Amino acid sequence: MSFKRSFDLDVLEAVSSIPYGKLATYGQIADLIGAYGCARQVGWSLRRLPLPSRVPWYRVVNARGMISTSESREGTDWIQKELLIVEGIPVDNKWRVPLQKYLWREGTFSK
DNA sequence: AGAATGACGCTGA
DNA sequence: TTCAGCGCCATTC
Repeated sequence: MSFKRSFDLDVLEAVSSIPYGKLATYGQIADLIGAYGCARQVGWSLRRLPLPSRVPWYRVVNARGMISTSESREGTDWIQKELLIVEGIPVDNKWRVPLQKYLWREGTFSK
């Protein structure tokens, strides 16, 4: 099974670490699991993620602070938008979110 | 093994 | 600030 891949597990673990009401980018997650430059692979792991999931995958957006819409998602992008709004994060009509305002700071101390 | 794909990122125009 | 192009790297055919 694909889930046996440690990479997927690391991604899910990192994503699960995102606090409520915060956002993270694919590149940030990749870097967090020690796979800098593998932002696309993070997207793959989330893409194959089954919907009834306890993982807050919807808190992950691209570096542009925009929800990555795609044909392959069959509307999951819309679900992501709804979930973000529920957490208090406004989503623009162009699928953009105030990333710099809600960006998750791993260190938290604004370093 | 080689080529194509993709829920990305960064630089330049 | 928005748009287009090139680079990364694991997965899939």
